[in-house]
Amino acid sequence: MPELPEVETVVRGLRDVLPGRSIVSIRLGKTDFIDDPVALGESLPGRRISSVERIGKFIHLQLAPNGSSHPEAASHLMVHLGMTGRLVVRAAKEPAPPHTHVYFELDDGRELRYTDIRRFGQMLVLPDAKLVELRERLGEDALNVSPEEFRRRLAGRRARIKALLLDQGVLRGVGNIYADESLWRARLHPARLAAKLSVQEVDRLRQMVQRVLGEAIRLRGSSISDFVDSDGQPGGYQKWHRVYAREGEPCYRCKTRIRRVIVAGRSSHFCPRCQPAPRSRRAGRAESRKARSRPRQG
DNA sequence: AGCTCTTCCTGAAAGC
DNA sequence: TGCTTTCAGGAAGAGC
Repeated sequence: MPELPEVETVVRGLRDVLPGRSIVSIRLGKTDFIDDPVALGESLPGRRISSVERIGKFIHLQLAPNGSSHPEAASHLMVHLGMTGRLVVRAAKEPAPPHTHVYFELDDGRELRYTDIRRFGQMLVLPDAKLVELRERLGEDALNVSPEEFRRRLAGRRARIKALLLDQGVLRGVGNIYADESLWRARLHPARLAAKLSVQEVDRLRQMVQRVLGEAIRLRGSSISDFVDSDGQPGGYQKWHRVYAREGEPCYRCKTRIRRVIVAGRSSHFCPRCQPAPRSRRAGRAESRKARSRPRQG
């Protein structure tokens, strides 16, 4: 699933080819993931793409002002890849894969194509003011958040650390894979309450989040099911996953079998030895009861 | 405030 | 073998 490193990889690829190009025309397939398909179809043809940026997990295409622009004019195209979204540039004559729902014809004979099997993605066109609103409801970028800001955002929160890592209003860019990978490296159980983490633990977590994200960007993201970059190439970071999708396999540090539990409604992978469970009465009992009733041969 | 459940969607994999 | 059920998950909304 595309998280910060995957989106960053796509953005870097698009940045090589899109700025300066104009959108000639648009063709739409299914549109239920587009907030306003009519506005998209009407406001984009003829516009020039001036820049490509990442905002959390959103891809942001800035459109150069056209002659009659007023403050309400859509000048930003936002794309969220959801679970299975792909944004790829191809020669227009090349056949498109199934589930391709948006075709942006470019002025150089190529097409920017959006393909999304499950259509959990999002596509929206926004005027300046709405872009500001979107930015405001997202937290600090996970890659750049300072130690002080990270501490401040977790301070006093009674939620589980896993839930907060996934909350885009707290920190933007982290999803399920990189949350689990960061927590394993920081040796923190996903169900720990943020308010009960020590300053050292919070700082360590921030370091590990940024280290994991940085390494994943270097390897051009993780390809678990559908992710490819803007050239259609898979990433390589899945080879370095330490817990994600490794239930029952030995921990890379201590050989204990990796476990998977649901925390914050998400499957969470962790090492029960390196990442000790919090000492809360109910959770603690439920954990040990489960462990006893599920013996595994070793 | 924060948790769980539900919804959206499809294809892979498990179950029968 | 082949059909049916289950599961995965980003994000938002409902209800507790």
